Amino acid sequence: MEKHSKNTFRMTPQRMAILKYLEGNKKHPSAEDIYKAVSKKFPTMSFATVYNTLSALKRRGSLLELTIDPNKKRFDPGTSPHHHLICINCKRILDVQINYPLTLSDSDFEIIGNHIEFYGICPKCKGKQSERLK
Amino acid sequence: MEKHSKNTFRMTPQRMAILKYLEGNKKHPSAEDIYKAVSKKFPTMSFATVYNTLSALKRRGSLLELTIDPNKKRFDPGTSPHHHLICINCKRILDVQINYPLTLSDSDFEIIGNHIEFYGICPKCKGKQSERLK
DNA sequence: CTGGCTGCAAATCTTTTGCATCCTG
DNA sequence: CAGGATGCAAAAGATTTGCAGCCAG
Repeated sequence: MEKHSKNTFRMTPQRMAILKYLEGNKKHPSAEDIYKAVSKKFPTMSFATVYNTLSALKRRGSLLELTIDPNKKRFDPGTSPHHHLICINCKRILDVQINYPLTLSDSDFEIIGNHIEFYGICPKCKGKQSERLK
Repeated sequence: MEKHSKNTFRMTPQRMAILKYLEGNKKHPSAEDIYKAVSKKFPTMSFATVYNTLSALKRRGSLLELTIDPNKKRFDPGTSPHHHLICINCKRILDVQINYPLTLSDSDFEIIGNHIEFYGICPKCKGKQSERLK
């Protein structure tokens, strides 16, 4: 099940490009977003490399895998703990840097963390409410 | 993009079996869980029927699609709004019926709702901490 | 040099879709 | 009896994996 035993992170040109794309990126991109963006500089870039790099970054804790989008995973290079605000129409995801003191006492669980998802409609989608199917 | 125009829900033996399986179910089953369980009574049951029924239930608002599990969608027949507590090891999901008054004022978004995910390690997994890879 | 990384393709897994047939309302 | 539902198979997406060759440390 686990494949990588070492925690070494070998730097390559491809990885540098991926890191550069992710640095300060607030768009919560999907693997495909990353692939497309980095492919411009590396036309031979493969998905395997993207996924490989992403899982290495996850393992190092420098990347968060978001399960907010039902259709695909999104990635968040944000380091500090924060929450998210999601537009249910266009799937845009914004960071919420507010700290909420949430407790959950009556539980045998060993609580490690929490994550709040706020759902709503973003300003841009509020206008064109017409196409609100799905 | 939208396929079903009517909101009619036609009852069939298969759907009755699915509804019976979901009623009061606190396991947050995946489509495959449902398929397997209901297949016992309907050996010819197909995934198409499961997904069809699930999306019809979603459309009616009597079912929630959880995006908590990175690997697949989970479904929650719970009606009242609640939050979730997830074991990061075995993926077990428990309901959290506590009400947290969360506000998010400074936003142009039209907030519709929120959902809190608590992460932790469940009692059963706390013992066998050995296999804590991934 | 060595073991991790890359690229490509094939494989997996989940979910969706097309279609002929069936059956609920 | 019309239109939604079923079952089967194929398709579509996203992610993973196998493998030979490459290259960073």
